[in-house]
Amino acid sequence: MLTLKNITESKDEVIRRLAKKCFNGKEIIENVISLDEKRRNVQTQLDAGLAEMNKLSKEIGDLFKQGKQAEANEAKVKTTEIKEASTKLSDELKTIEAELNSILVTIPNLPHESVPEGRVAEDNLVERSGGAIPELGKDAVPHWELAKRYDLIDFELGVKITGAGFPVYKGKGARLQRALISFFLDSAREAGYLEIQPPYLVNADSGYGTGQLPDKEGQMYHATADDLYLIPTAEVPVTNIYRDVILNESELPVMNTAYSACFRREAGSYGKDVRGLNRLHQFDKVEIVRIDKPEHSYQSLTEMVDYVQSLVDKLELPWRILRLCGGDMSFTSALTFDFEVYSAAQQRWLEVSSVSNFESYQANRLKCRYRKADDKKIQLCHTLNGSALALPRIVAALLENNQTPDGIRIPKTLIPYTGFDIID
RNA sequence: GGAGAGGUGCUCGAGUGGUUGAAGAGGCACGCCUGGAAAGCGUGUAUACCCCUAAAGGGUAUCGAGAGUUCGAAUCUCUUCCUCUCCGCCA
Repeated sequence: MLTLKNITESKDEVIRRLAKKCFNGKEIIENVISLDEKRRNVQTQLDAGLAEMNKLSKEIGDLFKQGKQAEANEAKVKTTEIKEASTKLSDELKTIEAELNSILVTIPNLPHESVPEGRVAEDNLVERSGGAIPELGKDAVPHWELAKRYDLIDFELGVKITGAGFPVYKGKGARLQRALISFFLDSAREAGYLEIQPPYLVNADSGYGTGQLPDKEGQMYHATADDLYLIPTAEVPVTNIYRDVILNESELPVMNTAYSACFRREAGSYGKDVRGLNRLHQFDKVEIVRIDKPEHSYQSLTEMVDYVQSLVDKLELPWRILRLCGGDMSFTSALTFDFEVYSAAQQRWLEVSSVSNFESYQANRLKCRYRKADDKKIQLCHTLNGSALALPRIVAALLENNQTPDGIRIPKTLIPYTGFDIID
């Protein structure tokens, strides 16, 4: 969430920038500011009362020690009044703070100045693109048919075992998954990221830390018996490593990578969007996460985007990078680049990665801070993450784009990992 | 799941009602000492919020979390979470 300091110190700018995210913040920001004034006022009064109490308590203690019982008892009477007032003020403070917090979590992050105006996906800017879109013959088929033809992925079997959106990968289909995961992790490590194997279940605190809770609770599978949540992305456990942590400036940027299975309930979805591998309840993804200092975070974002680009290039997939417009960005992001690869048989672009800088929005909730080297002051870190990459749609594009009469060709980079060069 | 022990600052560790934000030790930082280093000596070493702010300064809260008793709680009571040990189960 946004910091109170940011809101109160640059109210007009905050309102202006929120507008780009199609968020009318005028009224809500005014409300925050007046609540904050009230909060400070109440705390000042409360603190004064408590200070008086502490003073009196010490005096009473001294009086008892000196055996002056009568005077001590007299002083006790005075405390009752102060105590009552303090209790009232304290309750008031808690109410105000809770209200303030509940409002703050409804305000989205401010978009970066470079975010284009726009409301919907069509308003996103194509930043750049690469790779050649293959010319497939008339008999080209979508990946779900290829998966069946070569017995790579069994969607119906997944339905039997679990339900829709939980495919079973078999044979070369399973080996391709494993190859991609290894390739992505090895590449990330070579690029300087520390490999992490996180838990797949997280507690509620972690859910709040990265912002899945409370508003997006429905997106996550909830293991109610133990009150744990299945992770929708490795971002959640990996970023939460740094919850309530004060890093040294010299440790930044932190660069972590993790593979995990990801679980998403994805309530509203329909039609061709959900065919085959396009949208699943369980899928595999390698994530990259960075924690950085503010003045370097956009450099980090650029490096992350370039890194993801190197992956799709190595996989020989046609790709494009979108700079998301204000209206299409996620709630928490300040700047997001989406990667799409072209799925030649479906004749559509598929999102395979989303690389974002959250600036201090997520860090504020996480309380992830760092100590500056020069003046030792503590301030919020910036957090960033990106998929590098999500497997299902990469697999869809690989299968479709590389289909030939003889079988499905495996890109050169992947062959050492798969152990085969063609699926036939 | 059953039984027991325990959660204190960067770490270890003392502390069973009153100048304890917290002894002591270690670590770390800076300074002195040294030709250099070690040892030694000295100083410092939490976070959040509020007031005041140019700076300095002052206040409040925090000893897993929450509630209670009390003029006063790290210390007493209750609730809760977590960790460890033994048993059971088990990849």
